[in-house]
Amino acid sequence: MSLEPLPGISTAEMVVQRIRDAILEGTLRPGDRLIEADIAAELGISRGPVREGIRLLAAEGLVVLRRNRGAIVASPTFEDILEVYVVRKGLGSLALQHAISLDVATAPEFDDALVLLDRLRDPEVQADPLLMMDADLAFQSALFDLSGLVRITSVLDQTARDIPVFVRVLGITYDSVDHAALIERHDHLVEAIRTHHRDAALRAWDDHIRSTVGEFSRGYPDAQIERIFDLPLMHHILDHSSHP
Amino acid sequence: MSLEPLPGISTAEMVVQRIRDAILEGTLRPGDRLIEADIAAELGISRGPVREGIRLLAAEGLVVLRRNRGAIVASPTFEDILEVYVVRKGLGSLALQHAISLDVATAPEFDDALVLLDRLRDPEVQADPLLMMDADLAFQSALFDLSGLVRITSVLDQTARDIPVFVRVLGITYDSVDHAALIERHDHLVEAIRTHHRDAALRAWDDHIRSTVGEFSRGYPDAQIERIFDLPLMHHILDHSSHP
DNA sequence: CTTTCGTAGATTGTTGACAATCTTCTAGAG
DNA sequence: CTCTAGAAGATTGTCAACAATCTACGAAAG
Repeated sequence: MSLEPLPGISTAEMVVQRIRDAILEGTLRPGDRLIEADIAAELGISRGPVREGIRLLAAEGLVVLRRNRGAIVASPTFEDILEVYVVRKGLGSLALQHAISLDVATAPEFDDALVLLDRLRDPEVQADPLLMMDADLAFQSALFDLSGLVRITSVLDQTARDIPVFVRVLGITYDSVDHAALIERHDHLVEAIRTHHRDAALRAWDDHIRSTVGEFSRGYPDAQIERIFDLPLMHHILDHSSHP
Repeated sequence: MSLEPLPGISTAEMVVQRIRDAILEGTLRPGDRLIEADIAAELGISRGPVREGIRLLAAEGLVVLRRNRGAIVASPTFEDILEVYVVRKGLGSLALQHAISLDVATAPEFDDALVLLDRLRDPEVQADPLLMMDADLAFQSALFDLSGLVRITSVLDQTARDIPVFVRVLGITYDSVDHAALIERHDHLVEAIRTHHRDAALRAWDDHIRSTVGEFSRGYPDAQIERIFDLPLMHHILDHSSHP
């Protein structure tokens, strides 16, 4: 008999959650100062755990520390979120390749990923863009975990935590997301992993990144995107049927 | 007139350095417990900064934290160091690509990298394997910085800090390193960046990773390396003249 | 009017003490 | 003899107070 490892959130992690939520909610905005004493008083705890939580947020890149001058909420730019996707594209490819080279379709963790994928089909989830994004990222994270590459998955998970905040701060909207196409791409990816088709999996992953970046990049200059991303025709490959 | 940003090491960072040095020196060995009060007493400071330093080391992966049970020095495996090189191969490729797509050969930072490369030619540096490794990693870091991709370079820098410790802990020796060949590969890389030859740069980087991993992998089973790294014939491509 | 200097207030960095949790050792039951 | 229960010690988690540093404001000099 084996049970779950009993999560139990540390006080510092509670601070992280509260501050992250405050940023997501709009209560805290880029450039706002995070004053340890004030936050401690608000949460009814002492400065120690608050300080620790702020350091954790700094490691995540969500806040910026300045020696002896406190922390401020980071001001991510559009280039920052593009860089996050560059990282996910690169490290995600590596993780998927390694997952495929292992015999991973028979592992119980593979089924966990499938369950998470099914969440994307839930109409209730599809109705809320934030829920949809969380479910999507959770599914991807489960796939990456299959690789067993802990350093790579930890970097990927960090980017996954950043994305909702960046989206909120930059005012990105996902109005026109095609849920059916998203799920179809993920089905392709799952099938490619199951059948050990490495090239097909990498193509499916590439498709996903391209269409995601293409989705929220509407209105931003193509030239800037291509310089960071060097994927030609970012916007115009949303129908993933053609591969030049 | 502009001066350096005045480094000034924080107390927590001093703790990080001291513990890292202790691991490098062999005073601290994998599995050893890090007791906050003891370390604080030894350094003549209080537990606060020590605690903060230990958390920083945990974020780096050098120590493992267990809730309410303190921290122990991590026990990296051979697969861990291979994973580090997988990350460096992947993210390094991305950084170099982006550096080339910018017009980076004219930037003053490019000359800084060249100065660091010259350090590898110093006989005094070549005499000490540890100095050689540090100089090599510093040069690579300077190249990555040219990309301007801060998230990617920060992950790469983290792996660079891990490598000397892993090498020490795993008892890896670099006895038979061919310094001339190493420098020649780096010269190729620099020249490819200068002349905007993207494919040549990526090939030079791939060469470097292959021969480095091949170097310290002697004696380890090829099968395991290939599973993680899926680079065929890892050991046998040390003469980088042939490209299949 | 602009700039420099100095002081008061605010905020972080550090410390030692207390509370909560874990580990170890011993005594006793089975 | 083995296993369990409990107490003592060790260690981490948290707290409030103090010291060091920075920021902002205003006065004085140019």
